[in-house]
Amino acid sequence: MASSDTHTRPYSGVIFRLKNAGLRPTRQRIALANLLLASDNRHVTAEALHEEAKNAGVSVSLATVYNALHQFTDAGLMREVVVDSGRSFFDTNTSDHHHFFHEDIGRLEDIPNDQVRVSQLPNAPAGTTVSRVDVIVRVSGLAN
Amino acid sequence: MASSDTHTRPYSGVIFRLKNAGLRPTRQRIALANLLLASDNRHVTAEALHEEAKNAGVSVSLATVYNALHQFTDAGLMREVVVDSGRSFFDTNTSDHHHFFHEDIGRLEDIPNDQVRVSQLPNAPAGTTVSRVDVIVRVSGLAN
DNA sequence: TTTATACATTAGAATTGTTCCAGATTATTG
DNA sequence: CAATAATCTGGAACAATTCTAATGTATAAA
Repeated sequence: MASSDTHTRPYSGVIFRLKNAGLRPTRQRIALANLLLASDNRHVTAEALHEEAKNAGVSVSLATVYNALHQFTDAGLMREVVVDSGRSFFDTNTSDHHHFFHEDIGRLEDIPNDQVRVSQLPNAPAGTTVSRVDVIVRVSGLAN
Repeated sequence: MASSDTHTRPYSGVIFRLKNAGLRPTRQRIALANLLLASDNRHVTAEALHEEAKNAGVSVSLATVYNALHQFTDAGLMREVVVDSGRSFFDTNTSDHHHFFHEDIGRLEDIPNDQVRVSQLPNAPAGTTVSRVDVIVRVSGLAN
């Protein structure tokens, strides 16, 4: 998959997805989308993605990384997960699923869809509707 | 000051709890504990508690509020809940339970214990143990 | 194509929530 | 009370994020 498409129509999928989301396919957005949206399994912070882009030889400002992450999220291409005060993770998996959070290394990991079952939920408080249910399983290394 | 209780034994329960937790019952800790630990249903941010103390006529620095919240949490008198990037909530309910988070007003609310059932959980990743499972039901007002 | 324009990007400043610090204060113990 | 160890304090420092105003770029229209 990944590698065989890459030379034929390297950016076309991403360009299409961006346009489709109403986002101009700029150099920066294309590069970031290529880093991110190839996998549906990535969990990045803005700082980390900025670093990654730099290492990949792509010059993007941090502000643009933030903008892009929010735009991708608003467009439904990613979602934001908050587990740790003081920073946000952005997850390329937009399907219904939950997370492990490794407290000691600050890493987020998907829990396979069928491995969590929430069999009872409360009614939403009067006047509200549920926008999402997050289950976060916090784990830490044995050797602590 | 806080008028009529002040001479009977207004603070004794709190003083006992603080001592018990290995914390000196200072004026500041006693005041904060009285604001917080009377109810097992409070969800405060440091800033909000600081404000509340000020309004109650108690002079405490913000740094002390942070210190106290962390000390109370470490001592098991409260727990910290992260739902919103950029700030932490501290919850006076230390029993096993979950939360509603009202996204539009930034308020946290306990979900009664028996109203959430997580009937299946994954195994913790190799080399780790589960330290906590958080279920956060994010809700927002209908009128948005 | 060129051009006009609306949209994007940028670097750095500003903001926010939190932690750190060094000096002043206070609870405790003898 | 005095000694001491813990605590408190205001402000500086910090990290993550957002804002801003100047500059650059994709796009649609001519």
